[in-house]
Amino acid sequence: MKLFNSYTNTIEEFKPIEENKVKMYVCGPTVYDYAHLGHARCYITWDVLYRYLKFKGYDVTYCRNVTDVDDKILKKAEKEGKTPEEVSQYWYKQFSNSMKALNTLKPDIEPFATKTLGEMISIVKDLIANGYAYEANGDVYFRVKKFPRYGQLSKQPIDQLESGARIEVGEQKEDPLDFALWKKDEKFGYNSPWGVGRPGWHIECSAMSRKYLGKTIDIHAGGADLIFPHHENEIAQSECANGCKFVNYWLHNGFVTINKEKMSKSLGNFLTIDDILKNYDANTLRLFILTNHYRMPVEFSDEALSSAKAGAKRLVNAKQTPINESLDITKTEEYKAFTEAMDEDLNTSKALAILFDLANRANKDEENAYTILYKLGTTLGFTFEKASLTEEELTKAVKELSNALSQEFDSMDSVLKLRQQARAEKNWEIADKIRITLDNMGIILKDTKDGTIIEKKSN
RNA sequence: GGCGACAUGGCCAAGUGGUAAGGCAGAAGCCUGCAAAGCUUUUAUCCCCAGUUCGAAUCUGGGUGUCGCCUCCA
Repeated sequence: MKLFNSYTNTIEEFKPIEENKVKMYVCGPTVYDYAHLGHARCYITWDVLYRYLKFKGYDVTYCRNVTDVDDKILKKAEKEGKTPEEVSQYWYKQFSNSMKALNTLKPDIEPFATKTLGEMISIVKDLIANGYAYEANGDVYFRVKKFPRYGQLSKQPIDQLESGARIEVGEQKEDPLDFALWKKDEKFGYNSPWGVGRPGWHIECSAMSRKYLGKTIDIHAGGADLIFPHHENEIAQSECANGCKFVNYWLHNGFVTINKEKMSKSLGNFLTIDDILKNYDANTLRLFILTNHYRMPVEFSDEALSSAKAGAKRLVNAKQTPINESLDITKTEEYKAFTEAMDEDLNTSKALAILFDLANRANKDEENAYTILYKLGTTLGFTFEKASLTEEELTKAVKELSNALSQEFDSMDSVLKLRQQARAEKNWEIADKIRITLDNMGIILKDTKDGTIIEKKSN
């Protein structure tokens, strides 16, 4: 399989360090606020990579950190009169719920920065010892100029970076380019050889990656906005501390834009995942994202989401037959076409065309079409399970119908029986009244060749 | 200013040298009490100019336009 490596700026053949094993790290959220559509795109994209690698038979270890020590968390804690832990715990829970709602798989490891401080301190110590870092008044900085490859990932000439770099008030950097590994913080800090302080953001990922996946890993992924300075700094720290290559494949996803502008917290033009999920379901959002190649920008609009909604419905509405477990899907042509597409730097758009074709063929009763659709579709993270009505909803609906028809029903079955009878007698008034009443409650009634079915309306 | 992308039908989008996947929307037909779903058919010459080539959306050069990174940011 081939993947675009941001470090070399080329599409490369993917070869894991250990045969059949993949160690991947994705920069996770800083938990202090709602996750928005941009995060959704990022985590759905890498969820698909994770699923696909497993589908191909790799033994994948997926690590996605949680940044729970950060200025923004502290600010929020102060503002709300809570402890930083309370803030980060609350938002971590929100984030997890959103990820679950999006049907993303849980990473194998989800480390918290505050639980990895020992590893961070150890890396910083090593960097000071070998001259790549220095302590200044309780802060510790990395000597960027000592790392000749600095700027490789972001393709920034060092002199250009230099002209933009600043020294903030109170900082005692030797060079404006240097970045903080450790920051003095007597109020919220942790003990360290340099006094009470907090780790810099970049060192967190270097430490968590090393602790849980090792010094050299296969894949490190994240949003393209992390390339500089975050990933650039991670490379510098890790490679100087470990004396070996940090990451073999750097993968970056493009942004979600709105009105042609990047959606971001700082611009304030974001929609939260929770907001989107009020109107559109997880399949819809996933289709919206996977229609585009992961490195291209995706423009958000209601029109685009509605279009994706109709498309997702088409996949889920495909005629479902029992899954044929004895089918060796790897022998099918669709598998071949699907993996060819996905192997080409995750060409999800092309892969989707195969799914739509399968849906069409399933509707024409082609044998195994649904089985293949289901297996390939779930590899992209789609769900095919129809939302079933809860007992409560059914009871409520039966009651509502009893009122509407001025007749007591004891179950939905008896309602449907009555409707069948009404249809047979061409009593369309009653038949339609039942359907309309259900529709008003968010329940769809369909007359099919195989009988009448009711379904929950999805978002 | 430095660096990196992108520009394909009404909308989204695949396609990296041989005459344009797929989805949405639209139209027609079938099915159907109606509805929903489904099935069939149907809509393009690829931002502009020049060049390379037997042949280019696809390569080269030059435009134009849009976006991103260079500061926290997925």
